[in-house]
Amino acid sequence: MTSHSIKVACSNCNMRELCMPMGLNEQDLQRIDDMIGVRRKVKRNESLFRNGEKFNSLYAIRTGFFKTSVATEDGRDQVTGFQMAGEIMGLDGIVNDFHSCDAIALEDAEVCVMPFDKIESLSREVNSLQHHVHKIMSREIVREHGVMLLLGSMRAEERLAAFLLNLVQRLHARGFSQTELVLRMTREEIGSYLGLKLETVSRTFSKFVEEGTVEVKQRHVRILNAEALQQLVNNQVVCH
Amino acid sequence: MTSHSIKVACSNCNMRELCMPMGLNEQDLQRIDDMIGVRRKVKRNESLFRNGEKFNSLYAIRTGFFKTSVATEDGRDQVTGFQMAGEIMGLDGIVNDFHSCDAIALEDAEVCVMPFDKIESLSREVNSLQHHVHKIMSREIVREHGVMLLLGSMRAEERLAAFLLNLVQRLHARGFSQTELVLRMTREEIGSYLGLKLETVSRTFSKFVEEGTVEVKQRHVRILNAEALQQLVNNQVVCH
DNA sequence: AAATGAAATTGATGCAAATCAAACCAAGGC
DNA sequence: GCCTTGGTTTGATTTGCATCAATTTCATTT
Repeated sequence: MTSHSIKVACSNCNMRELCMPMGLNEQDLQRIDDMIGVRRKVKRNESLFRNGEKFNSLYAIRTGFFKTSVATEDGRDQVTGFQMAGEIMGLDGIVNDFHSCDAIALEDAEVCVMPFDKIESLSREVNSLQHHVHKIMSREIVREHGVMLLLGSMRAEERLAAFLLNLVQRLHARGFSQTELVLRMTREEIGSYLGLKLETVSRTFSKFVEEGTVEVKQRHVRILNAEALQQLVNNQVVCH
Repeated sequence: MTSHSIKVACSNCNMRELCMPMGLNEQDLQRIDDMIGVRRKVKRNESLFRNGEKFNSLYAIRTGFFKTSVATEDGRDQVTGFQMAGEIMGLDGIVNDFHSCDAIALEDAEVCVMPFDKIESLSREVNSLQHHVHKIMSREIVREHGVMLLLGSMRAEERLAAFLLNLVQRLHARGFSQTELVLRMTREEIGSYLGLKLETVSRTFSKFVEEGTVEVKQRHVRILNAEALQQLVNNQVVCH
């Protein structure tokens, strides 16, 4: 074990508490290191995979930020999610052996490539990995339920508030500030995710600023009153 | 093997081509019979499981029709899907060991109860079952992508058209008519699923009737021009 | 057959977000 | 320095759907 052998290894990845090896013990962790094929770098605006491409692997984000989106034949598209370090992408490809959405890097990124056949064979032997994979997929299903609730029954303000709170909460879990964040996506991409037009997103930001709920300077956002955002999401009247 | 032993058995279930045993060979099929714990009957308007209840099992629908829905603290709720014979419910419960949505029978129903720990242990031994479980979860993720696209970027007419085509296609796969269907849910439930108010759903039905696209008599719907519905979904101009 | 109630339809009006349009801003490139 | 470009903000107007409200239809019960 020489120093140059710092190869791909979950054991010394700083995302190990949030990513694939979450909750695995020492020896199981060794084994999933073997599962990681290679790392792959993806430049900003380039795709990790695209709709229609053959499915082979799941991807764990090491660094960087992604969006996933689906499209109709007639060119409309819908951002289905934003993914950050430690999160898993590619689950959509399992059903039909082809990806059914695009995954685009919103900033230079690096992912761990995990060939799915290896995941399956290994999770037959490592119970905790098997259950973890199931949990990851279930979590994605539950997350999407939340998005459906948002898209189906919330007003613009509520949607944006929910979006900001969700982002900042996930960033906080990764050691970032609870109140400050830099948006990696454009107003248009936020709008697509939230079922709004970019102008509406911009106006809603401005409204939050007027009310003193947040500070916005381009893509830099500082949350001044998380409470107020939370009350918006819960549809409660804010008294001031 | 006496005649009275026609117990719970996938081998002689007429949903076996669409349900859990799909694609399994003879001997593997025997094994998943053991996995099915019991059957359970659920009366119309009663719940199979509810938000907050302990998660133990997945459920395969034998007969009947369900809706699943999520709710916010403030009482708004969103129908996340309608499920029919051969489809699997309960995947939401895996992440947190508690269900995060309600599953309500829209007509008297019967489900096969599949304890999840048994599914996991068996799918460690039966590769095809393991992969099938993964596909079922992935399919649900992809389905929800479609709903997000619908909720995020389609107009009322397009949503209802997509909804009808999806329903009739799934019914057709189960041997029912391609053109005729009986809605098991109210206008309000359709509206909740599609992010519309019940009045809008009703008006949109009426519009389709005016245009001669469908025939509607309460919950009985006959599709007269599936092509037109498809063109609506694809946002193409219909020439007549 | 009449009475009741849940669900569905239809009409009139209001409003939140989309659309159209213009101006503005920051970051690079020449 | 100026110009270009992609992204953002703001204003004026339109529109699709929600809301409010009144009937109508159908299924059940009495």
